[in-house]
Amino acid sequence: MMVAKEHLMQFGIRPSVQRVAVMHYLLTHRTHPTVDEIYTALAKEIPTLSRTTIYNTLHLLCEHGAALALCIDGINAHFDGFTHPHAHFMCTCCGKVYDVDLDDASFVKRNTPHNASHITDAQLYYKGVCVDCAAKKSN
Amino acid sequence: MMVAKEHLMQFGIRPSVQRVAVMHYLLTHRTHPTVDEIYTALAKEIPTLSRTTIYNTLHLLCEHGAALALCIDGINAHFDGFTHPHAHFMCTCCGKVYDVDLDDASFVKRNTPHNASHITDAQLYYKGVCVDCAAKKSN
DNA sequence: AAACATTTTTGTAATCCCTACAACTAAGTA
DNA sequence: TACTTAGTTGTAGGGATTACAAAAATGTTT
Repeated sequence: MMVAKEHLMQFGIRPSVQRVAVMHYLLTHRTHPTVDEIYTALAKEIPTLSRTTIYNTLHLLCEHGAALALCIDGINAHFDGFTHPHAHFMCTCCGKVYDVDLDDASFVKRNTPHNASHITDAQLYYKGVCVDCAAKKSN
Repeated sequence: MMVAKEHLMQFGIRPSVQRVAVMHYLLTHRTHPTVDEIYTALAKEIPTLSRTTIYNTLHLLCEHGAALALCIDGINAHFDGFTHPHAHFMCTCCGKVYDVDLDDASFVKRNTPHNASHITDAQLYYKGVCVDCAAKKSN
């Protein structure tokens, strides 16, 4: 929890109990959780917790660069506490979102659109079927 | 319209009046329209048109590879009738979606996730402010 | 052509994610 | 303590999308 608190302060975010809990969850669960998954998990620790707080907090984290919002499917947003350059792969079968390392991190920056005044976000998304789901299907 | 019909048939899609109209709209409007934009435009030609048909048709086009669904924001899907490899840039100010050419089209394929059995889609999205909006703001 | 089967379209109802907003609570300041 | 600001909570509402069943159109067989 200490790490999460310091993490927030480094990004200029005042560490309330709820914010620390959300940040801590993101740092200890690299599963790219949805709002609901975070809410369900944290509601056990903080019984008075509201879904709106999760939404508010995640917006705040994204604004300050402490988290990343992934719009990989049109269903619901996924969030990532790790903001170093990397891509994501979503299995359309089980819904899991995996990290994808890039062999050339400069590629995304290099191809920045010419008609952009400034870029706030760049994301590379893959969709398909993961090996786990493919194995289950062939059984 | 002839082009759109043949285009559909090449992808194994039976060319109904509505499907041809949607495909034709995508091929003649490179604006990455939303369902609502397509519906509003085509309802003038086809007064009995239903929004559901637009949804159904776009799903069908995407399944057969005749169109691309862009989930660049969480608000609503945008569609692209041009399926050659390219990225997209959305201006968070005016909402327009622009095409972005890539200097190395092999990059995306090369970085395909290791734990993927097979990939059905790969998209690179940029978000920011376009030069038009930046110019308006500075006035 | 007629009868039948299949495909496609249509419209309504319902679902679900997310946001708006106002009241409540907690924290910081003088 | 009194006051001000910041943060949280819950409900209500908006808006994109889907489910579903009826209607219409198309294709097929006799």
